[in-house]
Amino acid sequence: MADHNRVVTNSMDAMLFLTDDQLLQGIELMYFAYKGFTSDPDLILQNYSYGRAHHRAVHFINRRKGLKVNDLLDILGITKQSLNRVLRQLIDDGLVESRVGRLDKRERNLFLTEEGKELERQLSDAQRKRMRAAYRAAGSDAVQGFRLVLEKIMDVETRNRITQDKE
Amino acid sequence: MADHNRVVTNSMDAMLFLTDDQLLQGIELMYFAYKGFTSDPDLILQNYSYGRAHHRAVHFINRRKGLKVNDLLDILGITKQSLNRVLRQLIDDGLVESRVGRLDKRERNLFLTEEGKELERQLSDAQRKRMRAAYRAAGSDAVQGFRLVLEKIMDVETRNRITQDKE
DNA sequence: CTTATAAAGTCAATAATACTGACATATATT
DNA sequence: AATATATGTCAGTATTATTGACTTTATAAG
Repeated sequence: MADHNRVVTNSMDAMLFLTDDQLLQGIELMYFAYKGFTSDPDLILQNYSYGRAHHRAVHFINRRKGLKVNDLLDILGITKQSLNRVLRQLIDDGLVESRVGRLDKRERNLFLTEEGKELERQLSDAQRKRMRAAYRAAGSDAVQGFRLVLEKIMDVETRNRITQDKE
Repeated sequence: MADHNRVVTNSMDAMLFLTDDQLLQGIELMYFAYKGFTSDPDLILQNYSYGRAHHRAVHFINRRKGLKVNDLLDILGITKQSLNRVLRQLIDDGLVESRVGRLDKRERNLFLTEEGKELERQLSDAQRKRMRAAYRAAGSDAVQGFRLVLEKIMDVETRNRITQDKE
């Protein structure tokens, strides 16, 4: 009795999951999952008087050790001025080290100090714990689907930038 | 040569996807996907001088028509004062109607006006379009996994609150 | 060598979203 | 009548972001 609400397609497969309501449910799931996803780090960051911006900086400096300031700006998609405050704090607090580039001395390569690594570890431990539990509960097939859909949701440019780094 | 980096478990299944690196990749995927996920609505909201807070309010008022202010506060997990500014604007701008409760006159039931529905439609059309494309590209098995993992990532209380509403 | 470009950093002003604390109003409950 | 609940509001503050203007240092181009 809700046939008028369904999307008409040639594919039976598509009909199974392309109703507007199921799409809206997926949208809400993203919202609530992302909220849970950030909640554990947020608690830890409070102890340092840091915010999510610091978390993101620390995360990507750890993942791409020695990356340039411009690289980090590209990844985060924020302005130089926005990053500056956060990066300044992290450097002043001794969590991040900014080394003059070897080849091009205008560039600055960013690294975590031991103290920075310790914060990174705390944050990613909490986040990994949640992810691990979710992965375990959902099973490996589900995880594959999870990853695939997330990749497709991203902007194409973002996906290209991320996946090219894996090769 | 990276055996020391693997989690030791009894289950072969678990070993396939519980390495720290794969977990970190999942974390990054969440970050980038969420960014893409919010980018289309963000553009539309600029035309209204609204932000994500307005989007969320409009979304949930549409999804749970007639919900009380307190319900919305619970769902969003923000303070009354934070919501007030956003809700005030939406009501003053004629996108949301606040009706005095029938049974309990202290309560206010929230509804979208025609204008509010129009904004909601614009926002969710954009977001659904992206989700639909991702779902199509990933396939229905992947979508099932996607949804399952997201549910497991959420806080348990959130999951209970959301899933109970479906019954 | 001089000029132009590039990478990084900084200062100032502004905006959106959140917070805490205090308090007001109307309605319900005890 | 006293208390509790639902909503709304005022004031002050914090975080993260923005735009615009400008400086310093270093490399590249003429």
